[in-house]
Amino acid sequence: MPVARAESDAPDVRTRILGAATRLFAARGFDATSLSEIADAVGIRKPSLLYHFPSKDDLLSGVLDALLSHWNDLLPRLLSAATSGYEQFDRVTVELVAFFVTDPDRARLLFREMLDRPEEMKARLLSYFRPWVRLLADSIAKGQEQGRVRPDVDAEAYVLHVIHLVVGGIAVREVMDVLLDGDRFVNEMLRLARASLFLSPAR
Amino acid sequence: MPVARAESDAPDVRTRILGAATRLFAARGFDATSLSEIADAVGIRKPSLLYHFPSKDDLLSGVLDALLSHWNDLLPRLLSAATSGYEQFDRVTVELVAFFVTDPDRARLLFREMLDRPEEMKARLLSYFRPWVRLLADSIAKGQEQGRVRPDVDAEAYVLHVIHLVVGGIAVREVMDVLLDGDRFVNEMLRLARASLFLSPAR
DNA sequence: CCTACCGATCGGTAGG
DNA sequence: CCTACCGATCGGTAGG
Repeated sequence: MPVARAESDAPDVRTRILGAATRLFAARGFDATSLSEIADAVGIRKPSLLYHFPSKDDLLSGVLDALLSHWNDLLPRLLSAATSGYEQFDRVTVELVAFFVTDPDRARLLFREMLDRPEEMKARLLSYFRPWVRLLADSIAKGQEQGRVRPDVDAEAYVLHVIHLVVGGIAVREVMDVLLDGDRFVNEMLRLARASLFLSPAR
Repeated sequence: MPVARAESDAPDVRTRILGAATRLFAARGFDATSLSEIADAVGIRKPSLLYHFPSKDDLLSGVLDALLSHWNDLLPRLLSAATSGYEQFDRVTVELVAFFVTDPDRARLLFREMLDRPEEMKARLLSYFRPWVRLLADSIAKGQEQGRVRPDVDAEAYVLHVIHLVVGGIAVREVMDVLLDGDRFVNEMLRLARASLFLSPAR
């Protein structure tokens, strides 16, 4: 007996619009992308798109909400799963890299938003990301007390740099990779984050 | 007796156009900036602007050429001035930071180009920057032989990361600084570059 | 979800 | 360096 279902089930039109918009906004930028292009990618007409998202700005909000809500789910699970203090941070870094390597469009879109709408991103950073930055900075400070993290690390500034290292790095990876083969760029990114955080094991 | 002068002397119109275009392209992006806005900023009309730069694309080329030719002058002098091997690289990093901190618009513009026209930037990286990246990577390798640079550094990948760390970092500095006071972001940027390159002094 | 259409703005040209 | 103007394309609406 088939389960009852109201109206939608397959890859929802609204979801397909968000996907196409994410891809095109990331590649060309918000202003350089027309609603017709997005509609074409989905296989509908522009006025149909505007039925689902009343304006281009509403569409951008939808795209950004989808991106950030993913982190809203992932981050708390990550932080509670990691038990020890300073290792917490390394796990988050690895997961951050994995998240954006899987879908570089997200990195490019986030970076574009920082450039295009700095005031909105500042507000988001203050209200949404600040608690997480504080939490991660605290776990780094704990590592410093235990003598396993370099004492000269500015914990909060370091966290912001790692976010930039990963988001910005993945955003421009394709360009940088013309001079490098394989995963050298991503591997060096992780080495850089770790080497500048932890004290050398011996020497 | 006043010196003879042909036609221009004061802040040249062409130069003022390039300045206004740099500022606006950096802040809003190429597509989101209209020729009228640039002309207004200079105090002339759009067709007059198009007399100096026949098309919007020509204007962008002019802006990028001016930016890169500045480096064309600065970099060789820097490299020949620095005598010792691995310290060369640290000097270039400090100078790179100074260059972009003075004028963050250049950083934002360069980063936007990497996002908007990746193929063109790849070509530029291959033909123009590759020799410098090689040279810097060699001086890092020399430091590794002398035992003063960490042996696990991937020299070429590291150089590209430092370029990104500085260019991208300065580009988003304004946003990141809402959570930090003073020069903490820039200071931590330099610490990160150094700590991930050099071996710890003692321990 | 569509066709048909709107005013505004874009990059660029004519002509002086 | 200007006024006047061009065709194309934009985001968005009317109406079904």
